[in-house]
Amino acid sequence: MSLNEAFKALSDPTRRQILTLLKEDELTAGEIASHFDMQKPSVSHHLKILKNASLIDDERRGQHIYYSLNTTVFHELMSWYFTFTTKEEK
Amino acid sequence: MSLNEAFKALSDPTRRQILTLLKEDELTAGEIASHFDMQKPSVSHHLKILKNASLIDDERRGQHIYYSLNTTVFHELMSWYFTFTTKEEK
DNA sequence: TAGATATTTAGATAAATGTCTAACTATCTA
DNA sequence: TAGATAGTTAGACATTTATCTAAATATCTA
Repeated sequence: MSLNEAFKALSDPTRRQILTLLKEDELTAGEIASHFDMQKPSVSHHLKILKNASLIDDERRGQHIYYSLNTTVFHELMSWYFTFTTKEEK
Repeated sequence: MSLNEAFKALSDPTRRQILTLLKEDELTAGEIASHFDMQKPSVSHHLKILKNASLIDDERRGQHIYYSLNTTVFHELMSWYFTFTTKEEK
């Protein structure tokens, strides 16, 4: 597993907005789509990219598919950034 | 200034590698280019994108242009990630 | 000031990306 | 089981992106 997919996934504003929505609570694909001025297949495409990057999880319950944050990769990304903000001493 | 440029800049592996190189110390454009199997104009293009995202600074000294990390935006990005890794209580 | 070195800018091109519509799959319910 | 609802997949298309070569700009030095 590489962070490369995560960095690419995070480069799109719509996808970051989806993640922000999921911070509050899990949401169905339709609920997520309703927040955007965009067709459902486009949102579905973004969800797929976020899922491939392991930034979100999905779970079908009946007719709905619920999406939720997977914070594991967020922690890994934090670690990556941390190495840049910490000044090393010689 | 928006983080959007920074997120896009960080989506490319070459650019992240450039940042990693600059973690150690400032480098000239030529020194940076020598680390990649890529023509100089391509590296120059990546440097421009990193600079527009305020992730790096540049400074000419004679014939050379020195590039160095600007950690301000890294801190802002860390803050962004932090809101995802911190579980809020109701 | 001419030539060498360092770097960027300009313009072309192929590949990747985001969006759309149409069609398909899955589930529920009357 | 037929129709409705939720969501994805497929395929087309326009835009963006990463790379290249050639040319331009900036600085140094003999």
